[in-house]
Amino acid sequence: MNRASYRTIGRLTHYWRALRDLEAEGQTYAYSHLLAAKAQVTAAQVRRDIMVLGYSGTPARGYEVRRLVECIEAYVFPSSEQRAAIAGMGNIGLALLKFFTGRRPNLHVTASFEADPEKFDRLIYGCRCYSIDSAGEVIRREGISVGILAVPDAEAQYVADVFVAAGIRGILNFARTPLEVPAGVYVENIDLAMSLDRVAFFARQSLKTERAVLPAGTPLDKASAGGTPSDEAPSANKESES
Amino acid sequence: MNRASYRTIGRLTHYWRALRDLEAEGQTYAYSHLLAAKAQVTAAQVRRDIMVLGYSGTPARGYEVRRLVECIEAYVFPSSEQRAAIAGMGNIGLALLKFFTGRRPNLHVTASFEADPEKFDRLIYGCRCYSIDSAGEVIRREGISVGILAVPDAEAQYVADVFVAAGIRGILNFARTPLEVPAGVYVENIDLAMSLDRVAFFARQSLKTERAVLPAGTPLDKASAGGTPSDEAPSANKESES
DNA sequence: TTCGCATTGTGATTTGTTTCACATGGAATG
DNA sequence: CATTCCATGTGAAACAAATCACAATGCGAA
Ligand SMILES: NC(=O)c1ccc[n+]([C@@H]2O[C@H](COP(=O)([O-])OP(=O)(O)OC[C@H]3O[C@@H](n4cnc5c(N)ncnc54)[C@H](O)[C@@H]3O)[C@@H](O)[C@H]2O)c1
Ligand SMILES: NC(=O)c1ccc[n+]([C@@H]2O[C@H](COP(=O)([O-])OP(=O)(O)OC[C@H]3O[C@@H](n4cnc5c(N)ncnc54)[C@H](O)[C@@H]3O)[C@@H](O)[C@H]2O)c1
Repeated sequence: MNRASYRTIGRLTHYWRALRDLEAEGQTYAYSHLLAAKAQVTAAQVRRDIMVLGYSGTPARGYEVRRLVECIEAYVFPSSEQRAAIAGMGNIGLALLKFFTGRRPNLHVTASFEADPEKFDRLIYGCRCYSIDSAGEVIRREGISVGILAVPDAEAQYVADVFVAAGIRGILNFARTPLEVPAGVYVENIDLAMSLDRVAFFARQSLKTERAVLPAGTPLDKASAGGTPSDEAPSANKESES
Repeated sequence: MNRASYRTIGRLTHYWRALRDLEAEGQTYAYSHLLAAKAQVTAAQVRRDIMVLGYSGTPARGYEVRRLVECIEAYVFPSSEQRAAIAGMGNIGLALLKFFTGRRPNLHVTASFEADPEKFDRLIYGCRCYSIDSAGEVIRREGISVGILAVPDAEAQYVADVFVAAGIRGILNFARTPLEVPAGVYVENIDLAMSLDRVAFFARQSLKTERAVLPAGTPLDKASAGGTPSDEAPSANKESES
């Protein structure tokens, strides 16, 4: 039972969602196959990931849905109130706040920070907006451990420094600035411009190889394995190889 | 000069951004070291990535900034107009449309699709909003090859099917539904809820190990390598090992 | 009760990616 | 002109992650 990797943590949340659905349907047991299909990975991958939980299913029955849900929750979700803050109430900042509000039982966005005085002291989706200048104080007072960065690129490092100095240990960064943070602070970068570039790139490639390989407008056959769960190599799968 | 991997494409866009900055500063040459520092990767990684471009720098001078910029553009960016569409003009859909508009020379969001009749036929950020029912027709007519999915989870597969049937070959998917698409269609999933869970997880872990390892409120030292460029293992780096 | 079978858990293997390490070579210096 | 320095390009090694393959297991049918 060794430590879970970055990717395993991500997949566990996918299994969790699938299991919740199964539970809602009244299923009490599930095989690795089924979870694999729902999360678009292999069955072996599912079993490996579940190993880190220390929970075992039984052959012939598979995994007990309720128990597995509980194990994943105990492993990846906070067991007691954990707080987050968002800096930058612009386009994505607002969308994220709205989206994340009330989504996880023990994970709450309890503060937002702005540089624009227009927005100070207002309640946005039930969450108080403070001046970025008081961020250190608020973060410490409320015990916030997670920070979401939705400020302009040029401000990102500055706000990250404020966050880290105040005790934040995990940052979800939407700015396209690679952040410098002390060892031990976890940063996950989400670079949407890059993602779009990449999708456009592989879309072009797909068009190119299609034209090169197929005689005419051959219809694409529905071979489920085509997609590319974020974080993997593109489906360079040869198409309809018949 | 073998094919570029998913991750190489992503990093190339980072080098590109760094190079543009250098160019703006008047630099005409750059070493792999420098690019590595700016993109938070190793110098060897930079050289490896650049290999796929077929461009060579010179020892003692490094890479010619202008030429390298051009090579990256020629390799990863569209050489002629490429079009994209967004489905779902809700929270993120709107933020994305605004953000992506006019950002890349040859990549344009030229249409958006909605199910809500309130939004039909309006111009949003200069982009026409159509009924999802006419998506097939519009996509074919305009030659759109990239689709962005910002619709509710339950609608994602349906819209993806419409997209694919109309000829879209790359999808940026914000819904948390794993999509089934034919082989050859590239899908990049962005699961923000998962990312937040993960950041929260590693933030908790960081707090835990800190408490376990450090005697008291030892200050974190600014060791630049601490962060975690998305897509990698968390900085399980031992902290201040003195 | 026994057998057959489908499924789990995991060692071994493969696959893919990053890093190392060094031969190569251009530029500057004396 | 020779020598020194440093950075590049790349084969080889190291590493990480996913997959394979199979022994172990327990259920249900006979
Ligand atoms: N909107 C998108 O879809 C999108 C997509 C990809 C990346 N991004 C990135 O996200 C970041 C924000 O994007 P946006 O579109 O929401 O921008 P935006 O301009 O709409 O919002 C930025 C907000 O941050 C506030 N702000 C500025 N400096 C601040 C500071 N020091 N402290 C606190 N708040 C501060 C501004 O007042 C503004 O409200 C940018 O780095 C951008 O590159 C946005
Ligand atoms: N908002 C966020 O920050 C955020 C974060 C993570 C994930 N997501 C995901 O993104 C998706 C959309 O989120 P949102 O917050 O923008 O939701 P939203 O409800 O604000 O927007 C969805 C939009 O899609 C439209 N729509 C519904 N069915 C459609 C169809 N068949 N064709 C075209 N348009 C249709 C709706 O009219 C609505 O305008 C969801 O899957 C959500 O899980 C959103």
